[in-house]
Amino acid sequence: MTAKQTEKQFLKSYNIHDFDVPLTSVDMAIFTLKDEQLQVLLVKRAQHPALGQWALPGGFIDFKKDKVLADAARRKLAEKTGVDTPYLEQVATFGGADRDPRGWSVTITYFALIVCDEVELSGDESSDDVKWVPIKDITNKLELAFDHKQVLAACIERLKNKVQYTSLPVNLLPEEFTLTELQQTFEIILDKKIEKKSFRRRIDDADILEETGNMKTGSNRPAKLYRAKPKGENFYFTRNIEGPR
Amino acid sequence: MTAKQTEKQFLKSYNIHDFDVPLTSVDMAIFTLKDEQLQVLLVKRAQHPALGQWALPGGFIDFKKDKVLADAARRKLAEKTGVDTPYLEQVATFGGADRDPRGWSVTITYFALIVCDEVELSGDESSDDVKWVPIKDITNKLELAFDHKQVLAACIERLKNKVQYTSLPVNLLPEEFTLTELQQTFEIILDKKIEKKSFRRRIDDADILEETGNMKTGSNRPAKLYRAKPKGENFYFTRNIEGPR
DNA sequence: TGAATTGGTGTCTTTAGGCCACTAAGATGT
DNA sequence: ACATCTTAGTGGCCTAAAGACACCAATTCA
Repeated sequence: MTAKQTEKQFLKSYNIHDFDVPLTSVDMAIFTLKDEQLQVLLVKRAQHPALGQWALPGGFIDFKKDKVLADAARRKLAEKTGVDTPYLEQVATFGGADRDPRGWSVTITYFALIVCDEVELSGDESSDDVKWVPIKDITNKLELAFDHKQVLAACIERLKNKVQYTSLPVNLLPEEFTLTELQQTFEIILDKKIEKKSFRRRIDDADILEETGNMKTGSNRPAKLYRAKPKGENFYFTRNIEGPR
Repeated sequence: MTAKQTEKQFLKSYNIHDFDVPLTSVDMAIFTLKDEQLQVLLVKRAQHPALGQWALPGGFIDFKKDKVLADAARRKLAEKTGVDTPYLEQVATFGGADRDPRGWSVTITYFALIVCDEVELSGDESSDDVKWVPIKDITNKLELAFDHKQVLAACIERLKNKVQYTSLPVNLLPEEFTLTELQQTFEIILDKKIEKKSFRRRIDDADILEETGNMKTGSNRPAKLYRAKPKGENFYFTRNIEGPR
């Protein structure tokens, strides 16, 4: 019995392959703003199972390269997009006996927000194609591998919810941006109009941006350019954004 | 190469033990209200590793009994407490190379809210002791196995956050309760006083409770007893509870 | 029977967001 | 050159929901 062993003896004789273990992977919804739409990156599976089907990018934990879970997510993100400092957030973990034909499986799901023009898409051995899909096109028609539609739905829901009471959309914009651009980003994600004055007052009171001193010109009156204040962290409002009554 | 196989052939030759797989478990913070305090259930580990140390209850997925992840959490909860209809919510998944001496490991963490007097504590083979600990006593002095202190901290943080904008505390009370009892539950979790009228207005506007018709007597003026309205789901306020200014 | 205690309400203030009209400054067309 | 259009940005009033606090109501207990 275990009670008589020391921990050292126990560990010496321990072999994980003596046990039932679920297949464990990390998948992610990588969001970006492109053509004035919120889009998500999908990859075409280059391997069994679900070969040839579109899926969320993801893969297995690399015991050598990944020290913690988020490392695996960041590694996958960098492999697919070349981006290495995204906003990254764990959304949920899905697991079950039937979601993957290989057996009991678990997927830890993250979402990332990245700036579109920092991306260099790269197919690699594990996927022979990669594409951006507007989330408006994630409908019943579109099929995804495994339970990825449900997984993606959870990511989209989390993003939309959080945009109601945080400053998350800042992470979808380049270093410098105008308040109108920021407002449009909120509007695109929430899929509703926001009143200009209310929006600007809200952002102003939060004190999360600073003027860069530069102006964006070209469209009639020039607009002040802002950047996120260095402290950086995501701001939490105490009240949800409401939109028109 | 995989590309030439059918999926059927691939699955036939697939053996998960040919791969690096992390140790995957489900752990949970089981919260209850006891002696006017928020308390969490800890178990003393009866097996290696970390034998004899206090830890969050948890265990491995049982491929036979568990169809999906939450089943494993519910099963563990029932084993320890006998409670089978808790409020259950997934909090986060922690994974890393160093958190368990057996190797790369992953734990999917849930928290549960249960009513204290529905509990029948039961030690079983995997733990020779079980106890309730007030979360105020979860300090630097207290040691927990693995990274469970961090895990528990995440659960407590999630609970506290969510209580600011939901009706979660209803799940810590028995079927019938007074508004004062509900308010006290909020106050205990948030660790601050709430103004009575504001609180009652908020609950009333949310329209989530109904009078049972019974009264609670014994302490001076009798108080109306309420129950959660049948639709049940957790209510989301659009604004955080604020407490004294 | 009256003070103490706990349940429950009326109503004023404060806060943050909605609404909408207005000014500011550059682009465009004749 | 100058009127008009468009987008940037602000002033100011209104409203919803929460805080503050005084007050009334119903019971226990001395």
